[in-house]
Amino acid sequence: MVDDIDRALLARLQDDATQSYVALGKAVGLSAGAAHDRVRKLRERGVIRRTTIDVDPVAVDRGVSAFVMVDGNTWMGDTSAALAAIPGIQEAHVIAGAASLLVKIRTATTEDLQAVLRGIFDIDGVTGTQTIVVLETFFERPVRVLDQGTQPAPSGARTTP
Amino acid sequence: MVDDIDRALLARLQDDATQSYVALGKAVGLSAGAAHDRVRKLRERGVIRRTTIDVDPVAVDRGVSAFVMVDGNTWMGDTSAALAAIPGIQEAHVIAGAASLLVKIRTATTEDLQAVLRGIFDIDGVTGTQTIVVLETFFERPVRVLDQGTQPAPSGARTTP
DNA sequence: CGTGAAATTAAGCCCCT
DNA sequence: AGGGGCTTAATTTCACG
Repeated sequence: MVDDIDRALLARLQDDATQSYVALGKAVGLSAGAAHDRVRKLRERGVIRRTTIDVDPVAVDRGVSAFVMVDGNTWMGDTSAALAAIPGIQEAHVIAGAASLLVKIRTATTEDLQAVLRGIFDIDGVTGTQTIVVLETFFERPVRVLDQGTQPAPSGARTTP
Repeated sequence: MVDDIDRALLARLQDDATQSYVALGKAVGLSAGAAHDRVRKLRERGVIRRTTIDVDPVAVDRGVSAFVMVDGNTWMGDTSAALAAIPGIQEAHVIAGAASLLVKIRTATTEDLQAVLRGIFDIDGVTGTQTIVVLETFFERPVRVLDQGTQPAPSGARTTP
């Protein structure tokens, strides 16, 4: 379930989802139809959740990033929905350790960041927060689908030229 | 630079980048050609960095997530490249606060997580790490391009039908 | 708006089980 | 024998000048 060819297709599509199925098939040693079939099945199975665009955060006024550790009883009400209702929040995770939640935020300004923090504080069960402001982002990249224990083909799959 | 129509286009494409320019144009009150033009310019300007797919991490053996606070002199050598060379690392940020770096990790198992942590420790200047394991992810979503101080059009922008 | 390319569907073949 | 996956071919839609 998700073999090496699927992984190769996923990696190619992560890099550029606009390329044709002809190019995609050629890259993994398949016909366009077969490549199309595999991609369709990957979508149906939910392996590919959606095809989307990567937007530059700065260009759309989201240049300020921060992480917030949230303390409190977050088992109670629907904390997930409460967090999701705040637009500036990009990610929310339940964590093991000192705090109980870790939240990733993106806003235009530090003032907007303040507003988001107030919003978090107003959620039922939240007793405290600790904010980590991002000064510079080295990189943010998609989930790696190759190099998983198995050796990746070094220079492209060569099957039937 | 990036007006309301552009934002609407970006939002639509974030949700589904496979839709046709006909549908895209109709959604924002533009002809297919005009929509195509705008999207092309957004790509050229780097606002749209790339078109990609969202892959289910569990399906490709990346079910374990963790955040790591890294201590040390990370101004020295090329810390960014050293971190990028470790496949399990998805994000790396320079932060303000107790630690100097915050790193997001995705691996198949906790053993692989251990290996990544060892890799981080081996980087020049790193003196310590503190790991936060994710128990459950509420959500991870793309950067919001709407609702930015300005009121979003409630039912689609209507310009020139 | 037209042209040409690409997505998508259908039919048939081969291989593996 | 059966089924899944690939190829080839035909149709329709869409990208793009």
